[in-house]
Amino acid sequence: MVLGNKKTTTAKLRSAAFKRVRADHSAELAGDYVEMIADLIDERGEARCTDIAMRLGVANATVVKTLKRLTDQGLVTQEPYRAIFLTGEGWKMADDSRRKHVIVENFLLALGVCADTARIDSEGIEHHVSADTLKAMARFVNRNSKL
Amino acid sequence: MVLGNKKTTTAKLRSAAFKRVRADHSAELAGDYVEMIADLIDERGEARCTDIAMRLGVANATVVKTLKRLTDQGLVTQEPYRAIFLTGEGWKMADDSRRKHVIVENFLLALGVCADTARIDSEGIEHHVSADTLKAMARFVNRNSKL
DNA sequence: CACAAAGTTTAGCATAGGCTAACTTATATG
DNA sequence: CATATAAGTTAGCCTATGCTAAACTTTGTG
Repeated sequence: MVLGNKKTTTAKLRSAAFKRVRADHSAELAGDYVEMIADLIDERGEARCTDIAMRLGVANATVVKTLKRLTDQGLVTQEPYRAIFLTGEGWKMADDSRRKHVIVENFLLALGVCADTARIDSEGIEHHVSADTLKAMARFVNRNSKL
Repeated sequence: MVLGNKKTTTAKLRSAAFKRVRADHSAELAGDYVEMIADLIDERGEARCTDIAMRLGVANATVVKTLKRLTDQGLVTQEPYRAIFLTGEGWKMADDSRRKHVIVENFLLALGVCADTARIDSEGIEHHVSADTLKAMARFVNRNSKL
């Protein structure tokens, strides 16, 4: 069954990419939330439900439900009718996310994409960029945008 | 309410990015499926459920269910217990998807990312790349990889 | 040609992530 | 300080995407 095994191996390699994409998607929302909460805290001292809902463009109830999941995951803390805070874990993820976001966005700008597009595309791309690719992007930014 | 309006406008601009990401996600699966079906037809003359399931790394039943949706959307045709085909619309989407995929993957390679990573990351990134960014990537590939 | 293996479909379940409508709590102002 | 408005919550609904287990077709082989 040599050919059979080869086929299986190829299939596994192939499917790995899709598995990664699906995993990225589950992590994605959490990343967006904590990043946004961190931004709101930095900008105005606290993060409220309504602000998150507005910025994400979803209904308030959706935010409430998602925050419950994030609380269960240990990323966020909150008390009823009060503002939202990040746990240590949450801050770590938020900082990671922001760092990545900045690199991707600057990279797109350095590549010659216009500011609006860079902002929009980076939002989608940032969650699918591996450490290697991120490094390559950072390298490119350093070489190409400081002249 | 000048300030109020400004705030609203900013929020709308901001939320637009997230709305695009959510829209991309719904389109994403369809793109992956038709692209894969097209590849299978080209490679071996027909696309079977099982092959799709293997390559995507999901269960057979999941593929069946998704194909039903794609059939409803007019991208795919199939008869019970038979191979799967693409409609004209389906081919169009598949070709678009493949074109995009190739550009993104070659772009990552040109950027200096290793082959495995390029293959994996391109799978996630391709669905979040706007026409503008794609153009910039193609430009970069043309300048940097043919020497 | 009968039957086993391989492939396909159905049924039923779970979770994530959206929504609206109705309700509760907090707050700001007359 | 009473109450209207703003903010947060709950309940209940929907769709998309996954899964497993069981049933059904097709096909290749003895």
